[in-house]
Amino acid sequence: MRVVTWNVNSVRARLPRLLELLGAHEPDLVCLQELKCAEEAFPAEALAEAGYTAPRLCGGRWAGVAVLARRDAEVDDVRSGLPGEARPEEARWVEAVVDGWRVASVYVPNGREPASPTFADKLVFLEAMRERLAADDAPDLVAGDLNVARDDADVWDAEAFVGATHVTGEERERLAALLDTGYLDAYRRLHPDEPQFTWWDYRAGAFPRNHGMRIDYHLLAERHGRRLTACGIDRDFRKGPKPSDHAPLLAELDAS
DNA sequence: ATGGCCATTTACAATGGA
Repeated sequence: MRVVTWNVNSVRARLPRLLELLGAHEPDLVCLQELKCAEEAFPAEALAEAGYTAPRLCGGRWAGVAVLARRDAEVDDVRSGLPGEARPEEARWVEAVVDGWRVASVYVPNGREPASPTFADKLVFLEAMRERLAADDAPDLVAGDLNVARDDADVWDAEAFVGATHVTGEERERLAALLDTGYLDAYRRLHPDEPQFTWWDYRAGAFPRNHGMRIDYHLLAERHGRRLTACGIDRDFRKGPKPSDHAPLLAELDAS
């Protein structure tokens, strides 16, 4: 099984690149974040023509999340929203059972500045995620943009982030607490010493300089850990026409 | 050395992103 997570920064603006990704990688599941469109504007027909159904939660002009599944997959128990989150109208969590696998697509709030109210909402969101991941019916896989760099190795220059969000102890402690409920960080599990990023600012030539951060994750339930055979970032989708500022993160899972 | 972007909105400036 091939699973992708990708913050597309507008599913409509990124539709050509998304269709390119579906054709290039033929994934079984794609967790999307930052749809940035209203429900009526979601490109469901184009995705259906590409062979995918898309349980989703649209939030209007911001956020929005989806789980793309193959048209012939069995999709059950779609749940929108994360119990306990501060602002459910922001559309940051959707999960579904696809062929028996419970998968969640998540877009954690950015937080902007550590002293801001949105930062407090971000911490609440991460705490609510921990509750969800500790539940009896917790997802097999949680994939998305967590907006936290797990370690200093996950940013291009730790000194450049002093005082900034994404690297604070408060955020990292809560990310660690997610993993402690019984999940592994798929990329880091398979590549313990290889710095790689999933996001690069559009500005300042950040991508060619590789000034990035690793903030997108596949969190896989530990009980499935031995199925994980590959995990990598396709940087080609950060290049070319109209790229997202995030690159897709791919994982390969054996059937059993 | 510094700074450089992009997407959205009943748009033409402001907001959010990270």
